[in-house]
Amino acid sequence: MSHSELSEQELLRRESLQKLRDLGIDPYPAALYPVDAFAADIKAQFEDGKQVCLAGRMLSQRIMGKASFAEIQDASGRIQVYFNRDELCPGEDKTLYNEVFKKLLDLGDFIGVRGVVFKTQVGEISVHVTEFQLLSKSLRPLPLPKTDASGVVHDAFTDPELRYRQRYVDLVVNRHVKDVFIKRTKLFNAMRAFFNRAGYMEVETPVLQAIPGGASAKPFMTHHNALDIPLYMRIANELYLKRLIVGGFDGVYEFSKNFRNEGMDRTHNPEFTAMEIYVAYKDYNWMMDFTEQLLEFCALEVNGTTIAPFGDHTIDFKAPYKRVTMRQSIIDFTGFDIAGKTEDELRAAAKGMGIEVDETMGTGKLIDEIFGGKCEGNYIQPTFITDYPKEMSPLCKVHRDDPSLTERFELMVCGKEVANAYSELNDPIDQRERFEEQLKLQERGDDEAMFIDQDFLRALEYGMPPTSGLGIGMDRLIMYLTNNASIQEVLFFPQMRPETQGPKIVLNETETAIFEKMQSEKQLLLGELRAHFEISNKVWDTSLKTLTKNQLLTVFKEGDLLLVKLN
RNA sequence: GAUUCCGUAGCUCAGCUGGUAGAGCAAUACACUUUUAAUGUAUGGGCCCUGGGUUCGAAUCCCAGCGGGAUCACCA
Repeated sequence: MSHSELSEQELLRRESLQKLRDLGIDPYPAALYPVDAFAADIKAQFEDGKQVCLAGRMLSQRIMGKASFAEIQDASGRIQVYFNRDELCPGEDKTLYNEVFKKLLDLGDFIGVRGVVFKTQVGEISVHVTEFQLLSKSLRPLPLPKTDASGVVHDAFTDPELRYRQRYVDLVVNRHVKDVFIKRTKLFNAMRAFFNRAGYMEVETPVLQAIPGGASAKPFMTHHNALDIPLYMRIANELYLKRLIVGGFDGVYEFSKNFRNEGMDRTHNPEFTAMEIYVAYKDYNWMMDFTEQLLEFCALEVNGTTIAPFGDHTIDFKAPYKRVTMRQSIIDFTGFDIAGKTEDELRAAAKGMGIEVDETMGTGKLIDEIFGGKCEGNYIQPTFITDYPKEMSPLCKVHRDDPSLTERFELMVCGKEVANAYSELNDPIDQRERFEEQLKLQERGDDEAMFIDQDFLRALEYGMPPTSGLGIGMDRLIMYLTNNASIQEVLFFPQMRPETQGPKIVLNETETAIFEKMQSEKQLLLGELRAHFEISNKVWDTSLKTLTKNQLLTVFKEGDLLLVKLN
């Protein structure tokens, strides 16, 4: 980037940087800074006269002649600090205060201060600075939202594009954004604690898979050079965790980054996080109890309460949750009983409800469409929907009382699925038949049908104990727990289209110096320009070539004279 | 993918039926020793997203593109 592209404020900050260096101050010192206090703690446990050493970004400065207030923000929060000229500079030389503090420091710089805790006349807990040090210079101005006396935020940094592309800025400036991510980590920690206490083991399984199994979705494809084979980014980890149950673990879980090459919207990101857990010798009824206990615990750990406001709704994660069969749910909201109906009857019924249907849809798909269209959206409070049609659940065990159904539940919250669980199918012959049915669906035009994983079938043939498995959409759950309607608000770096920018010209130090010289001269004899720089002929030659190639300068002849001019 | 709104100073935003750019904060300079959206005075800062078109003249109107948001559809 050439200097001419920098804004006025960026140029001034670079000048300050140089002036600091001229004063013998390293703007990027290497040594550790012996921090022994945090803003939030100082405020929470006020001790008048306590010596503290803290560090952070300076985010405001109120200079009043020989005294000043500033605010420092560290990882814990903000605190006001007080600077007094004659205390910082007891001698004749007031440079440290007058120049360094007042002029050469900018908002956003990291500084370290030592001082004494006190309360100002208006009662604000502050640190009376006895010593300060620049820890890192900031060369770009941060957006600076301000909160007035009545709590209204002015000039908030709100542009979603800027906030997502420059999350580091968002986090510095928007405290509530940081809090969302702190809660996100609390949620993960709470789940781990809950599972570990139950004696289950956290495991890792492959992200790169030869057969992308365990769900119906379009995978991202890649290629392994040494093996010369295609590999897929996982769309789920289900089949690998079940292999571990075959291997003899009683309970395994994994927080799985999954990848799906599909549309993006406010609830879908191409990479997202699912938690899956498999427990041997359990069934889906046990898993429902376990799930509601888990979510109640997580809500309490994250928010200190089971109540979670979400948009216009107030969700309560307190167990137990209502349990409704899919058949009953459809009766409740449409009056139609799906039990024992043929595919044609279902299609006609769905059509009658105003649901779009087509010939590729089997009975399972039709029932799913009816449920999705007429029922799903009505479940605001956490509700288990149970006993899904067999056709939609190729990895799930057949229902013990009804062979057309499966022992499956989904947990609905605010009309969306947050969890999905089965009594896992462990009959290898049934499993093979289900995969083959998927193939038929594929041939019929269903492009989401699953691949057949022969190795997984082999594992099942060795025998898998009865097992129940649960998957939770972590991103969606944290959205509910932090009242965010968009997945982008709960991912540090949501997927964005790459920033397109014209080919940027990058000048090195010499080239920059030559260019700056020419900016003040406009036009010069080539030899004269050369004489200003103590560099080798080779460096001179390549530098000038870079500048002319990028059309910043032009070399031209006037008679016998070689001249350079600025473009 | 469809519809719709948006893109102007570092940030948040004005800018009328076209006449060549405005505010607050931030910045710069000066003043000010317990302020707190500190204050007062002065000053500087713009490829008005990009490219075409209409026009004597475009930030403004038209077309196309790029980027983003929202809603819907599709998809777990």
